[in-house]
Amino acid sequence: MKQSSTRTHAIRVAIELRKRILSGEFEGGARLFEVALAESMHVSRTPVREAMFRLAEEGLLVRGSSGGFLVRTFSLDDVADALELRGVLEGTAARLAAERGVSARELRQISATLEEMDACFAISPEDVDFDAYCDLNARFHSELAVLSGSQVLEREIERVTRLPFASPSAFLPTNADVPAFRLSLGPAQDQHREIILAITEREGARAEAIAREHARIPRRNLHFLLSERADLAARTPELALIVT
Amino acid sequence: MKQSSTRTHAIRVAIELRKRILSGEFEGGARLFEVALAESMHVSRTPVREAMFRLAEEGLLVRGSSGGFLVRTFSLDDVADALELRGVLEGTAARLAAERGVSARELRQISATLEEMDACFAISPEDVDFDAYCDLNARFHSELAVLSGSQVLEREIERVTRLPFASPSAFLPTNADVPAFRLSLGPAQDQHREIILAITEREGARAEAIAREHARIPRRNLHFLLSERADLAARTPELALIVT
DNA sequence: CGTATTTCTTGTGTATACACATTAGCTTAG
DNA sequence: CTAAGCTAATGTGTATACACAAGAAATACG
Repeated sequence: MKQSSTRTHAIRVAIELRKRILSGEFEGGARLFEVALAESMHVSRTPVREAMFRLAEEGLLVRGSSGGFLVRTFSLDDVADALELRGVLEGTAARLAAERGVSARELRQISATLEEMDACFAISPEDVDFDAYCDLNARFHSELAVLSGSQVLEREIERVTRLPFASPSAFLPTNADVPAFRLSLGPAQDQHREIILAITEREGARAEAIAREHARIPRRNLHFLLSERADLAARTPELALIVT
Repeated sequence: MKQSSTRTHAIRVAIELRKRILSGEFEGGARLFEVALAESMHVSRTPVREAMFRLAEEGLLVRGSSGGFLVRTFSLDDVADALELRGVLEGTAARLAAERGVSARELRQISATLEEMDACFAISPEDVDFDAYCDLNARFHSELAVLSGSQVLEREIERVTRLPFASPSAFLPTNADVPAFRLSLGPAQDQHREIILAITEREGARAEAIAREHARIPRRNLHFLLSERADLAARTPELALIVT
């Protein structure tokens, strides 16, 4: 058995299966059959099984009542709650960072990230490099979690963030064709800066409040998508596994 | 193969292994060998493997760099952070409950739990039924999570709470021989009542603040244990897997 | 015709054998 | 004597066969 590009079959199957689930290939609540998946991926049941355990750990699958795994169903309320949760956790990270203090080196690093983000739409206000911005945005939020100084918190933030619709870059337009979205980037970046400023000044409560509020932006974008641009909503990948 | 008292071998092994880990049988960071465990539990490697996946999901094990699982190490800071995290999450649950409103039935149910808790030390101020109180305390906190109306949040609270040192009843004395601990029960129950009152009055900020503060009690008890009663700390089961 | 029981199918749970990677210990060369 | 490379042992990754349980379909009986 050749092991192309990844260490184990189980990891490769997990990646492939995750992609398939997130693409909405399976109905919410659908049961995943080990044999069928094993055949379609040309491996035995063993690595498929392991992959399913991993995805259950990620929260994409749930255990069925009589064994086996089901695709987890998410409602729109779940999406909103997951974003609320991320806001609360990142708010806590920001507060702890402010209360406990951060090293000059950490501060320099996250500030550098901020400047790189600025560069993404500094060239031309009309033509923003969204892909780069999304990557940097993810990096910023990850670095913020580290600033908390709490590995427990860092771990939980990483967990919540792994759900695609709760990630920091959720409901940002990869295709920049919605002006209303583009406008939200400016205030978002402003909040990023103010969070770091508040942390620097040891203003825990303010840092927490801004980080919480910051996580409301994707919620607003989601709401806009649903109420005004149902056409786009249908093609938004984050919504593929949402059952209304 | 007989399946005594549980559905599958994997579940039984997971339970047994969890017990062993929590008892401190393994060093923190120790690698768990599938073959050895399989032999000691008289099953094959397969269910042992599955059990380890489950415990990794619970956060008791972590994957080693070159495959296999290690016992997760927790520092005292991790304990404090996990308790802080529970406070934040339960605070959010309380706030959401207040903001979104709760049904009369839910309110009656959790109030009934509160009264049952009162009964535990109402008989005699000196002789408290700790076991019953711990059970009811767990029930109260679980019901509070439900009040939030958010399954996502409920799930995460359940997750954090599964770590023994972050559970609602962590660092409560099972043997009631520490007067300082006994004294903390009164204020704790007071906070329980005020949280529910604040939720009833739709005072989200207050409900959140009290729930957060409430989670500082076990932290205080832990600190007391470590600084004043090192003798007891050595025999506290929650601390068995803490590496200083 | 409806219901209950039985059988058969299907899918997971478990054991086991084998392949491979990793590591530790040993040997050999510098 | 040290370092590098080889070899053997150990442990995980994977495939596969079999056992068993749950559910579906079919048949028999009321």
